[in-house]
Amino acid sequence: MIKTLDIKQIEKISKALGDPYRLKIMKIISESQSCVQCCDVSAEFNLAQSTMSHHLKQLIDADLLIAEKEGRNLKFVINKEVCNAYASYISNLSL
Amino acid sequence: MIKTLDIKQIEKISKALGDPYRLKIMKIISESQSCVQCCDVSAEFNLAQSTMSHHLKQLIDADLLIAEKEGRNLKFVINKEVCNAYASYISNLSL
DNA sequence: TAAAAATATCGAAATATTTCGATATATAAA
DNA sequence: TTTATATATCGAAATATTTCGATATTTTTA
Repeated sequence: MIKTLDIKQIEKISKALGDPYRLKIMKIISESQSCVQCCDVSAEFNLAQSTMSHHLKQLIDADLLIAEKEGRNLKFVINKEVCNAYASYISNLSL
Repeated sequence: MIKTLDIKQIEKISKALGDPYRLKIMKIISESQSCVQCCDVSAEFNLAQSTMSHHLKQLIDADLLIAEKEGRNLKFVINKEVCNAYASYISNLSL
């Protein structure tokens, strides 16, 4: 059963995905086998640490990423349920 | 065979979908049986005509809508191929 | 306990988006 | 051919987002 997202959630997710850095972050995390750490993601970009933190926060707030604090590190995985619910909403637009 | 979108397209589509009016426009058009006219869409919103025109343009530029000029009217349909390609990109993030 | 490392928060500057009213253009109707 | 209708474009104001450096917080290591 696919989770149902309300329109505000859809908007928030779309906004979160509407940025090249955040799309790249999603890609990096989705392509990694296991959890990815915040500092590993940051290393891929030429952005201030505070900027990265801000981008990651938006993806987390949109529920696209699940973050888990592990000591002083932060680890991420893709929120599959939400990604699929969002994808499902979009493809239902074309029924 | 599902169309493949590049990352710039994905970004543009996400941006286009990251607005409550534009999401509602997509919904209205997707729920109508046939083509929808620009002025019919506009009538649903309390926005200036130029603003509606701007929102519609973004959806068209992102290839989410296909517009066809019919006399002085403009008619829309959902671009199913692009919607599905976008949805497919998103769900592939969670493989 | 002090220093280092990872992340978050704050405030400000730069940039982008949204919205409007005014006006332009193109087509249809009188 | 004049007038009305539908849509597009322009320029400006209001608002939101992005980015940074500085600093705070939390946890680990020396």
